[in-house]
Amino acid sequence: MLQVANIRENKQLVLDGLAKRNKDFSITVDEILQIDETRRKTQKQLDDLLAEANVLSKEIGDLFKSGNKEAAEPKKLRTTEIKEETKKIEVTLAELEEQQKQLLYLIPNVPHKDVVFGKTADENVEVYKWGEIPSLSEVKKPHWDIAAEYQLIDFELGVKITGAGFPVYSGAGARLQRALINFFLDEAQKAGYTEFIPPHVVNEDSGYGTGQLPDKEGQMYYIGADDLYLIPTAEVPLTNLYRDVILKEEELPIKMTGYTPCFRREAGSYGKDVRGLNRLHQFDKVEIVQLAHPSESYAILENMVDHVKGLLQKLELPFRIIRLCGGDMGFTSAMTYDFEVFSAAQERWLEVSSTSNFETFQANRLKCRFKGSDGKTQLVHTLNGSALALPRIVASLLENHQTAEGIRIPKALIPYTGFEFIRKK
RNA sequence: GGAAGGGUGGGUGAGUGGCUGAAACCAACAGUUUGCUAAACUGUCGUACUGGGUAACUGGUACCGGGGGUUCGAAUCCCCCCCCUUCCGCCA
Repeated sequence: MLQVANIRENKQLVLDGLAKRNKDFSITVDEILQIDETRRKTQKQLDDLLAEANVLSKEIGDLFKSGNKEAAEPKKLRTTEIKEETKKIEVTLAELEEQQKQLLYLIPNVPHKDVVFGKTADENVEVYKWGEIPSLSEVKKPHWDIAAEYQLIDFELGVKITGAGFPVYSGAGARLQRALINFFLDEAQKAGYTEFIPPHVVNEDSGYGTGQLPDKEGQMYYIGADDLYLIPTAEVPLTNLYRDVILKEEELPIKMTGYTPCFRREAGSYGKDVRGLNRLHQFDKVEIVQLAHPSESYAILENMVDHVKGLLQKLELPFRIIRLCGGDMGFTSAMTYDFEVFSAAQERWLEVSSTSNFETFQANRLKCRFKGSDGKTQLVHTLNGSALALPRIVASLLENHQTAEGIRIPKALIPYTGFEFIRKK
């Protein structure tokens, strides 16, 4: 959520930035500013009345003490009057605040100045490319066929016990999952991230804190009986660890990592786009999260991008990094890099990581601040990235590394799997 | 799930209707002094909204788990909810 004060003071900058999202927010912004003005006037009016009542109350107290009860009576009357008035004003003020908040929820983050204008994914900017696209032999199988053939993942069984989008991993397939998770966590730890095992279920406040609520309510699984949500990503519990916290400047940056399963209801999309591991309701992911000083958040974003880059290189997967254009960027992000791995059998790029700087957009809702050396508190910048999401990594590993001998395990992963090839049973 | 007790500033912890935005102590920060990795002393030391001021700063309001109520006036009384602790029950 944007800060009203920021919109008020830098209206044109905000509007120009938002324009990159290929949407006009000027009407909403104007409405917010209009409400803001009324809100502040109302606030002042209320405060003045309360101040008067406070003075009177004190006087009444003094008069009572000196036994002069009659003299207190008119003052009592006035405070009663004031009270009736303030009650009305308080209601108005609460309404204004609510209206303003609802409108603010509609405004996405302002893209960073380097983010280009764009309508769709076609206008994203490729900033890096690595690896050879393997020229597979005549037998070029998509991962769902490989998964079945090698008995790694059983989609049908998942349907039986839960439903579509909940695969069952078994044998070497399960082992591969666990190997990847451990590999990613170890790499994150080496890079200085502290590992957390957070709850996989969060409350409403946490959902609002990172911005999944209210915008993406339908995306999360909701447990009505306890009013809790299944996490769609570890970003939610990890970032919320610092909700309502004021850090010391020297504590920054905070670097966190965690593995969690992720749950997404995701409606829509059909056909081969969602086949196999391409789109699931439950999947595993290792997330990296940082809370950063505003002056260094973009350097940190680059750093996180490098980290993810390293992971993909160690997994020997051809990939590209693209910087999203305004129109393709998520609601809460100020700048996002997507990582896409080329899946040789499906012959398409699969998104495996999204690494973003949210600047103060999340921090404002989270109320995560730090006290600077000048003694002032200001909002931190929050960043996060998938490092990495498993399913599409597994898909591309299976597809890109398929050989006549079996599925070749990249060198870096062998210590974790304990085998060099996945062979047919 | 049952019973009892409790939730106050970074921490410990006073405070049962006005003198309390909140004692005291600890921690932290700044300074002074003395000097061997420290002590003593002095000062500062919550957050949000809002008015005035370029700013330094300064005025006001709100907040003592959350929400409502009583009262001229509430951290303090009443009601609802949440959470924590202990005991019992259940259980991996």
